[in-house]
Amino acid sequence: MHESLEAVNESTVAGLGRLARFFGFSDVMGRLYGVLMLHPGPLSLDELAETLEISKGSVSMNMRSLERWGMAKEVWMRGERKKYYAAEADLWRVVRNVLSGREMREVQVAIQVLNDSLAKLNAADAELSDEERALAAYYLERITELQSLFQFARLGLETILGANAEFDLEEIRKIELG
Amino acid sequence: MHESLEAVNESTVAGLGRLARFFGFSDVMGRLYGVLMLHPGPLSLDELAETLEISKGSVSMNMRSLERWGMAKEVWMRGERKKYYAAEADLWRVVRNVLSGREMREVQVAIQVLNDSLAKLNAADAELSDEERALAAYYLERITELQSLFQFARLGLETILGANAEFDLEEIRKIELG
DNA sequence: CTTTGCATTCAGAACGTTTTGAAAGCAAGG
DNA sequence: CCTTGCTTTCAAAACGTTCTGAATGCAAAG
Repeated sequence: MHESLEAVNESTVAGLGRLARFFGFSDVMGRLYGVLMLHPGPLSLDELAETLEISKGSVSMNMRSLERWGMAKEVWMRGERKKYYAAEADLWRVVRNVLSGREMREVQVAIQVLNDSLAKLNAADAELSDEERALAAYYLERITELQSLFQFARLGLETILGANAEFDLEEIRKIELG
Repeated sequence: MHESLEAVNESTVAGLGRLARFFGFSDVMGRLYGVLMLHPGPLSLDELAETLEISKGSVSMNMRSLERWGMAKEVWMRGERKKYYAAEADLWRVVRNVLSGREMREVQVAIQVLNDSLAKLNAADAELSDEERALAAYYLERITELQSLFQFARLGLETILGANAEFDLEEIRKIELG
């Protein structure tokens, strides 16, 4: 195997590990995805463990996570008793899976909690002393600002995730290069 | 202090801690920001330590981080020897600080690394066997896809961070409610 | 120049997370 | 229904991160 191919493979795998970490996944998940992504045809758990020099146990668990996140798929090889995996090739789908399954959920929860807080403050108004009422007004202001931020985030996520928003990555690349 | 005010304060502070964690900061940073944000007027390190029931050492270090990220500012109180802090009130600025200082950097580095990889593959082409050349072509395809994704991310970040893009959070809130 | 009151630093402790490898589980083939 | 070969699970260990509190640093006041 040519040295440059190995170098490129290694830096890409390492980079995806770093990226995974950055997004709150485990390093290993990213590296596994990287190895699969740069391999034409599926790989068995053993091969993955050997390539990354980690235990089979770790590969098994992390591949499960990758599968749950829709980043890898099991591939049935007839005549083989081993389990084979392939990377989900559609990067755009991978991103959507993560954004809709995690970031979106987080944002929704936050908005809900803030709404509850605002309701609670309004409900308590009658029972408050003057001093407390002033503080309540202050809280209301700040929490409303927070809410606006999350609603902005939701708007952004919805735009990216929206059924209509079928971005064409190839087009973007051309625009940026031009 | 009315029970509802305390409840709202607590859940907001906890929520910001959670959010900080989600974004790769320490839990304590988020909670400190929360306490400051919901307090009219600045707080001393001692007060912060007491409120969150953590050591002064931890407060000192985490407040430094908050300051570096432009999430809190030191406030000089004349006649006082203590250090006082206030939360950066402009949430939009906080978001921009984080996105431009961290996410943007990460994206830039990724694009750079991928570019290097593409260049390396092209440079090696002449030295490759037929089999290696086929693999190189495969790598090229995949890495180009990755690059498109990062370029899309950069486009999004630039839009949000761009000098022109002066979003008005209050407007967004109204749109969402309407 | 000394005292005083705070902030900062940092080594060690506590804590949480990830990895490993051995044992258990499971399914295909004989 | 047993054997075989692979996957999965899980407890213990390794590792990394964060927190604490005592020691140190620093600057203002006397």
